Amino acid sequence: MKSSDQIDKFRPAGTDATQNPTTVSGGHNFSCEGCALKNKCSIRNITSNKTQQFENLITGRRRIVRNSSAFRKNERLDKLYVVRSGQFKLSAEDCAGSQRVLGFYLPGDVIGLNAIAVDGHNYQFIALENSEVCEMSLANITNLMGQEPEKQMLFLRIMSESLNSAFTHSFLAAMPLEQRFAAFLLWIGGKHARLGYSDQSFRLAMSRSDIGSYIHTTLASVSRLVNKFNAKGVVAIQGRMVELRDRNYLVGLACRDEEFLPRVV
Amino acid sequence: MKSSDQIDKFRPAGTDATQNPTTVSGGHNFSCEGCALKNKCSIRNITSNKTQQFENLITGRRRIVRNSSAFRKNERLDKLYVVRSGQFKLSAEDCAGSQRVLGFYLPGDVIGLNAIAVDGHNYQFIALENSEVCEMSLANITNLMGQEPEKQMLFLRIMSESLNSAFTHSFLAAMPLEQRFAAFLLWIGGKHARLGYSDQSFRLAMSRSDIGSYIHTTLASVSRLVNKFNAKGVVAIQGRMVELRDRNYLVGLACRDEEFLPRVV
DNA sequence: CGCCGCATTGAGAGGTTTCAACAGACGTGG
DNA sequence: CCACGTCTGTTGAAACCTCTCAATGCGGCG
Repeated sequence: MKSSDQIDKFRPAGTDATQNPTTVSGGHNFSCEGCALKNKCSIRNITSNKTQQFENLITGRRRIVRNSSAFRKNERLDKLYVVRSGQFKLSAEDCAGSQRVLGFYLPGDVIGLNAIAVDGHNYQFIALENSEVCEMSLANITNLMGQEPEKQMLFLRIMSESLNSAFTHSFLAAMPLEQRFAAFLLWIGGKHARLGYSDQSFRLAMSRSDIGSYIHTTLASVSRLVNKFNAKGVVAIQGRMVELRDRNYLVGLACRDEEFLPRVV
Repeated sequence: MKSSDQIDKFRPAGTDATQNPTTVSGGHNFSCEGCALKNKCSIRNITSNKTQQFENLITGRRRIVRNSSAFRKNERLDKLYVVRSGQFKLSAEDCAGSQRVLGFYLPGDVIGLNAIAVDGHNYQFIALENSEVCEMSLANITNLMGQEPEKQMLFLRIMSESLNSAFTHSFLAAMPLEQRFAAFLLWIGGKHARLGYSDQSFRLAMSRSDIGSYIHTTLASVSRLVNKFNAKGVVAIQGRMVELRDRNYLVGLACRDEEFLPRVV
């Protein structure tokens, strides 16, 4: 039903999707040691330890096909996911029935933290392309935290970082449209850089509509922004392919002195 | 230097500000048992326990005078505060040097969670009136979590709730201005209700300018919104005194079916 | 009394949204 | 293989909303 020829662009380099096809929970070979994301994953410091004891923090892997949701609506969470390949958007339904995008999640990002507390939420993590996640049981995490106190702070930091990300998104909301778009481009570029890819040239996994929703504007306005930035020569965007040509200009626009604007995690 | 005739409106009923003036850390009489907020405080489930052992989770109290900040800028946090009386705004400086309000915190709310993760943030929690906070050391919290595993989830839930609050704020950003203001009024009303006060009639601790910043608009626009809502008769707002006359209308405006809009914590 | 911070109000300018038509890519099915 | 529908993205023009700038009012405090 859904197209699935989408390339797993973010599959950790060195692994082969077709070679190790599914492994949907069951086996215990979910070692983080062999993972190409090892040094880029947000839970790297939690799973890496001398005693192999908690290597099984990752209890399985799941494939999430494009356009489907990682969790069910209103699901009280007993597990978290770490994005292994692909990308996700966090979206929530408003009263009019349309979806609002609250965030994008790339490989190494934890998804599901917000669902720990919620009774009757309507958030959804939707795969923007065919994706894969590593599954962590929340019970395992709390066990680990109990037994290795130094891991507690690591996990709290991850949650706190999520909080800061959300604040940053709120913060962007008050800026003029151009600045929001520039900030978005820089943010996603930064994400790519941290994953070891070029931050100058990359492919967007999300639609114009998703971008518009995320930066609080409309599909049409995003299209016009792309035009404007292309015309200025500061970017070269064709369809979903992005090239950032004048990073300094964008930084100036977004006011991201790295000092003033809350850090975009 | 600062005016201080502001009434401690939110001082827990039954306690007397003048009678027990400062107690700025030192003593150990910070029992939550006697606190009038006991059943309304977000950390109630964490401090309440059979063994008195962790009664000293609260290590002190601090007075924060109006317009001053609870934490220093860029301060890496080794402690958290719970608002005991008064109100705070969370604000961050943008590139132009002006402050953007990201949230308001009332008695029972935890402040400082975002600072756990941050190196070089520029968030500030500023007291909107003379306020008092209970101080918790982060080390004590992690100790507690290590020794009483069931407390772990409680704390994670508090953090997760903060995350959801931030998402909700982002979510509001995409709504039309009137809806954002209606949502703000309902939210602050709900806060009052949960503290045992009327959600129909209350006094705002924040300025028009702060409200404007929070709902991503200007002081002038807030003033016009107040006018419009007053004219419709759905509210009666004079200065900082608020009376919500037609809650259903506001709910309809904000689309808060309590089902669709992410819960406003 | 006068200053200062906060709030109200007005009118014009400007930016965004809306609505709509159109174009291109893609997959399906004939 | 081509036609078609759908999804996505582009573009235009008009309407609307919100901001900006500025003048004015109000109240507390020195």
